[in-house]
Amino acid sequence: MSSWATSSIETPTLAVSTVIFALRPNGDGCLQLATPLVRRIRAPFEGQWALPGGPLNTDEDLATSASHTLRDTTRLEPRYLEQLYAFGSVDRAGGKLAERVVSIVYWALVGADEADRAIQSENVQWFWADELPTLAFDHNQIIEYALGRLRNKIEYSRIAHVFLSETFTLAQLREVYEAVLGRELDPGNFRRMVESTGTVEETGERLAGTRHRPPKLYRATTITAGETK
Amino acid sequence: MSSWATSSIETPTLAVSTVIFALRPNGDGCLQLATPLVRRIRAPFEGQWALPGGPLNTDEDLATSASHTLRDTTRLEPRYLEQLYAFGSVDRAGGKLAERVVSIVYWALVGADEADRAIQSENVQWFWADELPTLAFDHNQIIEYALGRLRNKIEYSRIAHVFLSETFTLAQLREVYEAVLGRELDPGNFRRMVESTGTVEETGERLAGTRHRPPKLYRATTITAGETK
DNA sequence: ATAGAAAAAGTCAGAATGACTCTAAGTAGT
DNA sequence: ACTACTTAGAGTCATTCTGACTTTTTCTAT
Repeated sequence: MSSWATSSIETPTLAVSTVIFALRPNGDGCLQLATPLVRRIRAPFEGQWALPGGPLNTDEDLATSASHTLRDTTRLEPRYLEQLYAFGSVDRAGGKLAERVVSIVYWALVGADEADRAIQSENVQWFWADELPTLAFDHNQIIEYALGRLRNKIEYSRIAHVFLSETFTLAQLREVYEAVLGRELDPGNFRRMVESTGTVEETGERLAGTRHRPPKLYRATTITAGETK
Repeated sequence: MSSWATSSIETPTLAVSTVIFALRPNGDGCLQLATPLVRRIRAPFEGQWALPGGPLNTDEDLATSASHTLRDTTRLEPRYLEQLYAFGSVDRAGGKLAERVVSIVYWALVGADEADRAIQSENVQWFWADELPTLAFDHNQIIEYALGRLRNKIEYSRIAHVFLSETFTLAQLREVYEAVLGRELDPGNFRRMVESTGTVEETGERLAGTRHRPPKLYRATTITAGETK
């Protein structure tokens, strides 16, 4: 093994970035997966869109760093945050950067209400997750990977309600699943699944103002211990 | 946001470590999960056992770094290697270290044959995964986390055969599952499961020299595309 | 030959799943 | 006030999946 007494400039820079997902209504009034991106204001990839992120602050934990950068750049405070993967290929800057950067990437979910409060500016914009432009670094692959994780995780865990506000109807919850998975679900079977897993409970209220039978309102059951896993 | 023009000594050190699993026969002749650890030869935690690992080499990818460190310290060349998690709490050295270390941890599986070829010395030893001493840093928690991942992943993917040699009987494969999951499985149901998922194929050979009906030998079917996921 | 042991195939009941039907309870239009 | 329309919500049914179990086969050891 080689000596490691060389100057610490040899150590790759550590960055923390986050893939944020929200469901936003598209032209058809359907919910669609969207992700906010920020425009790079310096080389390399200046002017191109990239994941929000930044260098790891020395006195911050990884997840804390992700939250803070998110708040600073997009003003978003996600309701769900989980580590996705550490990306550290030697060539991930595509030869455009002298120093090496290892990115620890998180993924996050925000509710529709929260998503509207995000900064929208020249340099921060929402994009549909399945119609992204060419992004800086390897960020296209990273978002693709995060999408896979989200689609997989929604099937076996109870994170779907994070996209909604505190109370919601089963039809709204089903809409979340349909938007994420990209296919329609049978309303009856969906109801049976949700009720059998005990992820929601009735509030006793119903949603008024619809032009049909008023649906019951539910809330997510409080999670005991580390069940989100 | 604070200025980032400070010297790069502010950047945390990046280390890559690996949790290695193998199945080794214990006193009863049963297979049991074991993991090799190395003794630390410098502060902090000098003399205590720790995961094999080391600083990230600037010109190596993360997984490559994991393999190389493994080969150098334990002489093992795992047949399966996957990123586990990036651990980077500010206090993970327990106040015993001035500089901050972020560890990108991999987990690996080695076959029983390969495991025997590992270095066994004063400073490198196999431990039963469920009877570990107190390790350096947060390595006890890391191994616990890796164990959970292994147990989870063996249920939905086809990694079990990696613990065995190229050809094996269904009884041997079942033994792997039983050792990892820590419970007995019904032989008939196990056979049905394995055959229905098409993860193995007959070699045409049978294992001779048993004191009963000779079982068929199987090999793992070759995996097409990224199916291990 | 016979006993013992595990391999390999088969059985069966209950749970989970997907496709589907039927009834309830609202609104909107006339 | 009645009717048409729409979705909520309950229920049905056939198929598949799962776990527990039984039976038959085929080898070695004595």
